[in-house]
Amino acid sequence: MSKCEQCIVREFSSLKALTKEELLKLSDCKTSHIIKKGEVIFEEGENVNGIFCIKDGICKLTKLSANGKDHIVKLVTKGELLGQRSMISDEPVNLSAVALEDMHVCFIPKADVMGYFDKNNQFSMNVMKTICGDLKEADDHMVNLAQKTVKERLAETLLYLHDTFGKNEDESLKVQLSRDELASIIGTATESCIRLLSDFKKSGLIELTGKKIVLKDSNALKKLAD
Amino acid sequence: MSKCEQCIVREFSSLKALTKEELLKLSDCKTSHIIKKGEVIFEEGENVNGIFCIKDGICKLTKLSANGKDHIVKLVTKGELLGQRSMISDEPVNLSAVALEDMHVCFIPKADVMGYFDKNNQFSMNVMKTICGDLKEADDHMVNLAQKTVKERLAETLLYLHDTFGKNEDESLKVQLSRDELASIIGTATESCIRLLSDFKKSGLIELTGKKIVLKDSNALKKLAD
DNA sequence: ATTAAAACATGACATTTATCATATTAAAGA
DNA sequence: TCTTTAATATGATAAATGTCATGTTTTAAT
Repeated sequence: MSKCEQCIVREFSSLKALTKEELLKLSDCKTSHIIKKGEVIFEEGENVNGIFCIKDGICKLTKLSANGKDHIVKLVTKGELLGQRSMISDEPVNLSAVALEDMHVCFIPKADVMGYFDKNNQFSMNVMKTICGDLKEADDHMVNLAQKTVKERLAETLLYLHDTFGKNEDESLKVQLSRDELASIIGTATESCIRLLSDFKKSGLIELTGKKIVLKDSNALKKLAD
Repeated sequence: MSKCEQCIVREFSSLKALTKEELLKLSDCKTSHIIKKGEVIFEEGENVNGIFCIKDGICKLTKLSANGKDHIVKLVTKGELLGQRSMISDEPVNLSAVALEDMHVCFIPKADVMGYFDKNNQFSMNVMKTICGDLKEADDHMVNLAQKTVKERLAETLLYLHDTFGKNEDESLKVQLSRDELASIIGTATESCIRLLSDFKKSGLIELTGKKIVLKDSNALKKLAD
């Protein structure tokens, strides 16, 4: 079992507040898991009873809408925690988590997390601040969905993916999403998404090579995104 | 100065966790305010440095979008607290709060709230659960905005207003919103909102008398809302 | 390597929604 | 009360977006 006190990603999550002793204890109660691309970490409605710490990889958090289509609420990557909201609310998770690439995650049982939560004030404060950040982000997202056009949302999302997850050596976006997934982030039909990507390509804003997307003119995209 | 320990709405907020002594101390540090309909409680970007406890009335939380239109993110009513997220994040508020009717609110300075927050575990847990609830609600809202039609969202919103804020003796919805405000909850143009309301009226789903809205066929509305 | 399935792409068209113009009504001030 | 302004309403039209059909390309499985 790998040791939490030596784990680099710990530094990027709320867990950074834990003491040496707490980290040692954490190493014993956590379980380590390899998740393959496309596999489900947990599903909407499930009782997770703990949180996941992402050591490596990216996953999407989705919610099934009334019309049967999945909507991608958020992308989460290494260093972040999953399932905090549901743990605190003491409710089933309201979102599903699915790996977008191979992942390495650690599961920490609820009882243990709640122990640190009660005893380590800085830790609970960190968790709370993260959730508050998520809420603010959700508010922003909501307003965008309500007020911006699909084109604006696509431009904004491409920039977001670039700025948040970076690019490969060939300049293409690191997160590789299917057109369908991209559409379900911006909240539109897959065909509309594909069409707009083609338009962006024709206008020289982006370059498309299979699933790979390269941003050629970020400034123009920024203007489009408003 | 009225006494917090005798305030009924306290029972409905996170403050219910406070002890008798804490409530006595609270009475001394809080300030009481009457806010007239249409007045601003705080504005996006402001440093509020405390939280508001709503003793009476309803207000809207809005966010200005890039195109200059306000979007109503949430309605908040008596018994609820305002400004928790910003207090915990230690950031300016990301939403504006405007009274939809005459209100009575109490302001509690940040330093005092944080005092209870640190010492009273149940209180901080309550606040956290509220924020988690808001986040879950925001996720739901997001998916609705992304996937449902304007008609579905209008039907859903009318039902929400009915179920959450109730009705007057004449059966009309208690919260009286302008067409413009209703439109900025569901995320559409004012004209579209007005048109759909007229349609609903013609179909016998609702009754319109000036600003007053009466739900005549909730079941049909539920079907429409999906 | 071949085949089947899934993802991507694009045209044609229908539907939804926004915008602009213009009445009408209601509310607020002088 | 009168007058002015804001809110509501509706038509006409344009623009945005969704849906269906169909073909192509890519991916995955045998």
